[in-house]
Amino acid sequence: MIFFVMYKTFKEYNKFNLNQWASEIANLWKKNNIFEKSIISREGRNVYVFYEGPPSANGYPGIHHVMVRTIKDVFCRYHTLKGEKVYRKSGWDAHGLPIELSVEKELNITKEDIGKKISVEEYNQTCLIYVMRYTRIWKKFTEKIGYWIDHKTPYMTYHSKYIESLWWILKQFYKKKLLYKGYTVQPYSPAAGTGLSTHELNLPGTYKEITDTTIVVQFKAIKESLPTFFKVLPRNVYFLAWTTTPWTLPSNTALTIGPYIEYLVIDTFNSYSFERMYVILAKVLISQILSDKYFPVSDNVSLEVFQKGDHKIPYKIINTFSGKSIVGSRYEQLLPWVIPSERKKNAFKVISGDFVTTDTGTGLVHIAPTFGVDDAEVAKKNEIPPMLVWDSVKKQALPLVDVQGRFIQRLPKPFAGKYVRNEYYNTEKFPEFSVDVELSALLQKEGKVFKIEKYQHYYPHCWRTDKPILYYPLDTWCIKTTAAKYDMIYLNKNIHWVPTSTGTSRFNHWLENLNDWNLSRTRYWGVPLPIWRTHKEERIIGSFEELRVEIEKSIKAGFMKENPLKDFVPGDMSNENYQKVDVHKPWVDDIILVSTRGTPMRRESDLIDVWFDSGAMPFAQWHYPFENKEKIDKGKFFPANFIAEGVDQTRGWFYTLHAISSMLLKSVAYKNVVAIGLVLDKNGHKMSKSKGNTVNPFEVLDLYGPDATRWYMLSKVQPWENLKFDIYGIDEVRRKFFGTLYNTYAFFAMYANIDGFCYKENFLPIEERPEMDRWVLSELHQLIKKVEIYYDTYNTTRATRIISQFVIDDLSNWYIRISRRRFWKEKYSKDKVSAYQTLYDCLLTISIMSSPIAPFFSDQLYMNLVYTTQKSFFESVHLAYFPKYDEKIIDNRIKNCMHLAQRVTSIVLSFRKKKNIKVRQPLRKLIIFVSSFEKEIFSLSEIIKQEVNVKEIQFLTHKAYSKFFIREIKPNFKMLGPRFGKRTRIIYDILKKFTPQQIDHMEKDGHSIIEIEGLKEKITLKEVNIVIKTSKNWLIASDKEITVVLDLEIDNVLRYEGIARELINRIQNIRKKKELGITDKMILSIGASPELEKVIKLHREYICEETLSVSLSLDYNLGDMVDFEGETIRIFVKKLAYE
RNA sequence: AGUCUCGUAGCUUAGCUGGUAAGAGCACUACACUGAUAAUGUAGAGGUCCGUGGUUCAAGUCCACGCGAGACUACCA
Repeated sequence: MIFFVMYKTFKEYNKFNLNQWASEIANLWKKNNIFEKSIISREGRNVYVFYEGPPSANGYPGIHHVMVRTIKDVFCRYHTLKGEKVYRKSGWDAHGLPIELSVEKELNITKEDIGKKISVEEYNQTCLIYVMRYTRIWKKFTEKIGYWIDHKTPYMTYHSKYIESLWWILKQFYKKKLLYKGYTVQPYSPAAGTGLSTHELNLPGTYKEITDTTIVVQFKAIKESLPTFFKVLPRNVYFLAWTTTPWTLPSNTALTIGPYIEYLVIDTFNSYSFERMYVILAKVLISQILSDKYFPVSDNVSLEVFQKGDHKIPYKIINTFSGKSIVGSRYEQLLPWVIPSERKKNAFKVISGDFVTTDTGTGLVHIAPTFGVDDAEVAKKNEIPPMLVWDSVKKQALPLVDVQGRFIQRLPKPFAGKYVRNEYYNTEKFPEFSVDVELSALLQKEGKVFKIEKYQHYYPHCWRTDKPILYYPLDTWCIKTTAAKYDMIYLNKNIHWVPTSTGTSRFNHWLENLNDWNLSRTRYWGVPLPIWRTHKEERIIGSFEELRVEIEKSIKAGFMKENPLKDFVPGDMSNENYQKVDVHKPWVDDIILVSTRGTPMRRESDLIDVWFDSGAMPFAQWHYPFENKEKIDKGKFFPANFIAEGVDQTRGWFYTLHAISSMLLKSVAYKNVVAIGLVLDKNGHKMSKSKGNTVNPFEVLDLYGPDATRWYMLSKVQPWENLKFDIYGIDEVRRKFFGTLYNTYAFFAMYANIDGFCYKENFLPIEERPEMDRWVLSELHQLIKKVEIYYDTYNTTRATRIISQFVIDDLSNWYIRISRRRFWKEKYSKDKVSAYQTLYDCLLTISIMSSPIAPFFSDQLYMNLVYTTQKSFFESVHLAYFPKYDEKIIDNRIKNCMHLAQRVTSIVLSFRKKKNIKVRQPLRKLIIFVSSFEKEIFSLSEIIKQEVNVKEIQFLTHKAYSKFFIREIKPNFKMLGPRFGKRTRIIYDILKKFTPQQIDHMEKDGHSIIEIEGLKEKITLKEVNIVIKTSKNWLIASDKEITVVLDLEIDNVLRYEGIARELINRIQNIRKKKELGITDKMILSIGASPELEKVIKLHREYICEETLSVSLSLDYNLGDMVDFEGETIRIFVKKLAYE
């Protein structure tokens, strides 16, 4: 049994405080478990699955998190309103480099110190404590912004259960042959001694412009391997290749050409050694390579007569051929210092690669498989060996550069032991000439250089050491995502992306250019790879149970003394049981398994990329498949209906989710995804700590409260657009939308309480209500219809704007303004009940529709309304259901008429302004010309009368008074354009010059014949619009099809009434000043000039009625002195004491 | 460097499938209205719709190129 607080009257407030409302509501939610109820109450309904992208708990939340979390919250709440069950589990990304680095900074240690100054165990413990600290802050933040998510049973990526699921998934991949160990080239920082993730490479400021020494190198072709044509050439043939990293040249093992690129053989000279020779390069690059120093010739003579010292070198094109034809050709090793340890015979070949372009360089790409990602790939495909040499000490083949970034000792002087980039030397100790320069000089001396120049380009730098990174071959475990590429592309077509372009372009493009996923991370705080290996055998562990069994075998073999998992009970899914296991480093490294041959197997020491952690959350959050199997298998919690994160997650979480689900189950992981735009500062710059333009979300929330902040963010831009965050905008939202809505409620509450309205009366049929009510209800239902569409299409901007427009313009500034008297003046009549019911329904509907975005405010509003009427209500707005619109209530005729009335009002008010006649001064007559009559317009004339203060309104058609107005013809281009084509312009000119008589005739005949270019053309009335031109005369004004004429003559009767109303206004002000209650009666006395006395006598009753005066006397000795129309009068007011 | 998104008044923006002197809000100025108003109304000022070409009878809207901003991707040698 639930007990609710019931209110006898509608709650009224002295002051409006959004913040206070929010904190009160937050407490109520907690106290009454509203969030839990919002899920339980939907038991048995459709399930709407939402996945929470786990935030990395390594720092304070920023203002953009408000945006992201609000959007997630909005759609979950919306779907709850629609009656769906929206369970959402929170989650935390507890592992990963960012956390490790923060901890290192806090402890003031580096990676190298781990295991030395601090034990791995202690280190990981510190990471865990660090994470816990921030999850607390995040929870507080989440509550503060009103983001509803289940914090009681969050998924944590470091939990044993979570890790077990990850291991299981990896094992599945292994079984599917999607997991392999490979020697792959990775970004690597020699200075830091560690590989870098793509995430790290994309930190701001990583790519810097640097200037490198680049050379175009000559690789001497082995003629016999070339096509027959070359064999007859009398001199040496060279392949030209360009490189920005000369230090990779000793590691060269191949050259790549584009198979469909056209190449040339050219007869010319080397510009340094003046050797006459043949060079091969791409046709389109000839002008870039053979620039300034060279000039083309077509005869042999110029070549023959050339001698050293001539300032220009001749060249002659000998032949053209396509890249394909030289594939397989061989060349002499450029720097024959060492040879590859394997497959030597395959080295120094020309191969084909589709990545070769002719934008820069020579069209031939130098390949060093050890130091380039593309290089390694193309070499592998073509069975070209990498330049690795056998190290007898380490007993393995190593590249020519060591892990510190130095050339190995095996190379000749002066290169041996030198850092390949000068940046790697400490401070001032670097040599005068870098390896690049020295090597270029050497090659030049040997006549192997065609050209040397400086080149500026962007190159990634290690964000920790600020030094250029190296691409270096590392031993890593990879997931063969490329094998699932087409599945992923296909499955992506079933995902609804918001905005579409992110999915169809950006994400799809990314999928089409997929690389395998490098899983290995040489770190400490993360999920260990569950792989044990010998040289010949490897075993992957997919569960703790399996590990326990394997350890038992190992104990038998004598490799381990006892089973650290002995207390773990297989099959017992209790948390207590799982708390007995913590497989993090270093624990897991102590486990030695036994191979089938009886030899020890040791664990691969790396961790898994954290992105794998979060990408596996659909499964791991449920400890799948060990528990909750049906949640996934029966599709109850998979795939998600909805996820949302920042656009930056497209290649991050959105991708890892997609990849894992595609490979594991050939299914999408989510059906709808919103890629949320970024939050920039108010000038459109990215927020960053270094720029100092970040915004503290806690401060913003303290200042303006969550509702205004949320509303502001979602109304300013579409969820997927970048938001330029300006705190002033929140204040504006608070003032305008929330202020107005509050005032509307306050107005309602005040009068409803006076009249004792509690919605006890039966619901009045719409057709029995006055036009004004029918109009606002029509607008309301149209609003419901649109808002629903906008929510369904994730268009929060449109939704908020249209709600706000309804509240401010329609409800507050028009409906209430016009209807004020109905609430104030009359007795408790049917009309009044209609007004109350109408306003109540509007407010109630607004509270529900805006509740997803402004959850606190709208709940307070909702409760204030329903707890008093006790009519079909729920404990909270968040347990209510989205309103249903009624097409029958939407009335376009009344809408149009009201629009007309509003326009007329606007025109008349502008007349008054121009003539400086106050609205309080009544005027006699208003004539409105309309093109056609609508019944409703007559009933609305009362509204216009009241609003613009005129005594009489007359409606007439245009035709009746046409002779008084200047009329003009406007062509209907949509009809004339297609008919006349180029002649449209001429017709326009002719029609513009039509005289009033011609227009009259046309109107009478229904058409007009005009002559263009000698041809007679019939223009019908449908093809033009006849409009009344705005007259300069202040009396008349028109707005599109309506025209308004105002009688400005003020006689004494009108003038006196005006004065009376003016007087009432002053008296009301005094009442207010003297703090009389709104219903207090009073005694009134006025002292004024004889003329004013005459007015007072004439309008005595009116004045008394309006000011609730029981008596009105004329006395010049009492009351306040008030300036009134140039004279000083006295007004005395005394509250009547009640019994 | 490539890919994607975007560019409308000082600021934030609306402008549907091209239809003809470009609409709002904020801020500014002046005046008004108000017994719900931290609101509102009226008027004023403020625009080469980023630029240049093109398609079309007609371009803010479509196309191409350029410029600028942002994101993503990237040692493409």
